[in-house]
Amino acid sequence: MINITLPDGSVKQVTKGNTALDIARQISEGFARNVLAAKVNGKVVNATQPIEQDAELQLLTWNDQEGKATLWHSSAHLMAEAIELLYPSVKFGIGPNIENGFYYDIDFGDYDISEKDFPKIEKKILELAREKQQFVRKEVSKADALAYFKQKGDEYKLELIEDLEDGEITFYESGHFTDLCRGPHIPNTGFIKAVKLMKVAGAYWRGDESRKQLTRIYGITFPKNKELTEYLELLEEAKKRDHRVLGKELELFTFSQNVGLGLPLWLPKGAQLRELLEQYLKKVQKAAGYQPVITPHIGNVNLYKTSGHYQKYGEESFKTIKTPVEGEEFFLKPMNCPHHCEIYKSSPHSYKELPIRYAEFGTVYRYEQSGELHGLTRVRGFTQDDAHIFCTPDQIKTEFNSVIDIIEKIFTALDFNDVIIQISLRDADHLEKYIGSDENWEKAEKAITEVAKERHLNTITKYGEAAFYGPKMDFIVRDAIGRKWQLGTIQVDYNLPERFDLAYVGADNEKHRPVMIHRAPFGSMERFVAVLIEHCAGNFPLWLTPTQAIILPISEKYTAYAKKVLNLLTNLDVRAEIDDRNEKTGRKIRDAEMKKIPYMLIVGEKEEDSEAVSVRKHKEGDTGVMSIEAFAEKVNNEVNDLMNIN
RNA sequence: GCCAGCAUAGCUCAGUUGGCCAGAGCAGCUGAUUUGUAAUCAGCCGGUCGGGGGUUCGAAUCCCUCUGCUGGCUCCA
Repeated sequence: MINITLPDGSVKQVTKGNTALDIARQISEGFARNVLAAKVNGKVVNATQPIEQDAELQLLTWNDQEGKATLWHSSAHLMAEAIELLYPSVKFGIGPNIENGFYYDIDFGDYDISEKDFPKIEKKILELAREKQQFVRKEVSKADALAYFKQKGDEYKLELIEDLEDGEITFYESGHFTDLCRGPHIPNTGFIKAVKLMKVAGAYWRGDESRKQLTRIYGITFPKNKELTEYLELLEEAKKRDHRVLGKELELFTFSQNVGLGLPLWLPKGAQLRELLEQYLKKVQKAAGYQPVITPHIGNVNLYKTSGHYQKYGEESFKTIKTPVEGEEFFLKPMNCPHHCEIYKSSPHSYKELPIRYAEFGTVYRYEQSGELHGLTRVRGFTQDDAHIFCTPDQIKTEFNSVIDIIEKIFTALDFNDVIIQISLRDADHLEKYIGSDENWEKAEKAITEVAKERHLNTITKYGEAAFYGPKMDFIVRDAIGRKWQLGTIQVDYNLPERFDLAYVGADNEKHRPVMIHRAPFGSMERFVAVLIEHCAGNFPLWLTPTQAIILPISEKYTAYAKKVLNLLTNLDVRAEIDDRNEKTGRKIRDAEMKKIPYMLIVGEKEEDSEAVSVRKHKEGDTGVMSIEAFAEKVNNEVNDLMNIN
């Protein structure tokens, strides 16, 4: 007998060699039917694997993320089996589970697979699922593994096996399909009850642009049909939040082929919203000791040769601008930092002045690959809420902390609570990608990790994600359909001060090198507004919404009074407009509701007589009559409450 | 840049196996109505069916090509 400790702390005595599934059956038959995998001593394994000694055991079902992951991983195998039966000449790359479902990278040879093939494949998958095929684990030697895929003619698997150690290679066999796989898997394919193939996409083999492109098929499966329906409904809902859809509906921004790809045009309402965000940040920054600076959109190409940006990105950027002077070239600025370095250099600095914080809403231009452009989140011309802090090495931590304060303040004010904080460090295997001395890199990386630790930030660390000049801390937020976008960023940089030969005179009367911190709490105004739109589904907080109130006169008889109300509200700092169309009140209300305007002010005979407005709140309805001044005060109080979050 | 799909009026979409002057709703304009908490009625305007080339007696529909958009891949200072 062995002792099995369950998550609730209870200990169960079972016969040695029992599987997790056996133990589940002892708890209840019904429960056992939902067990997809098991976690033994913290490691996810097959539920069918015998347990040979005392262990902690967690039975994983669809309610556990790891249970879902196991089902989806097995689903990738099942899809591969279905595809191999339908298209026998295919070769397989890799087929992992992902956040929502799974994919398999497949070489279809000459066959052009498209979404038209999906129904056929889905049908086959369900057919095979109903066979309740067992997933059988097999340990194989490297030689046997290579021999198997050699006779099968699958060069991708061969390449994967080459990188593996003999003795650690396992195959999984289910039905007619055998795959190189570490596992674990669900007990049998019968758990898969609903399947939806989502999309086909090209994907380079091993993520390498220079290698062959395979066809990636994304899919998702569920243990119940109802769950699939719910998932698809969720996706439909998310689509309505898409900032490209709302941006059009709410008249915030547009694009024009005549202007160019990835070059957004801000409409009056969008510009209004963006200006309010900028004003808010300017206020916060002023209080934090930032000084505004302004620099031009272009700079001499030599400036970017000094900074290193030209060598790194010049070839894949907008080409330089030539002038009538032979040999003179200008570069559209891709970054504001070189300009700010020159501002720093315009006068000598004492340690007493530091830190110096230059802030600028600087518009930059980057030639992003055409396939990468996406609404406002990935564009070719955008405005960074940029600032560069020049400080002594001793001041890094304090400054870094005060930047995090600003970012947290903004994210709180806008109710962004699902934020991933990522620390991006160098990739130790490719140090040639980075500029600057090892010593400086280590200092900078240490500063960031220490601050994160001291503040108890919930961070993830990614190696190889650093900028080429320094490590960074990024604040990442999800959009409506779960895609992740980097918003705020803080980067420590020892390199530009070196390249620009920046200096300050220390207390010892010697010259010292300052450290630079690049930081942008919003990241880019374009991307931030995009994510904001999706975050609040177009229902902007009162302090940001372009139109706070719309005045709806009952009939044309009351237009004069409506105008009077508008004047008063405007003078009292309320952003209002009038709907004086010759329409019925119900209609005007409906339109205002759809435009997501927070307050509707209905005015007719009653209101005109008493110098009042009837207040209807968006999504809530009639809230009663109040005087114009009282309404303005209410709005202003609400705005101040929202903006003064500490 | 690569793979796949899509492109019909300002917007959302119909348009059968190629076949009468290409349709609807919304928006816009004009008129009637003078409206009280989510759509008043009527009329009008609006499209070289993304651009170019081809097949055909005949193309929105089939083929080629370019451009743009969408979803991925790669990239993201």
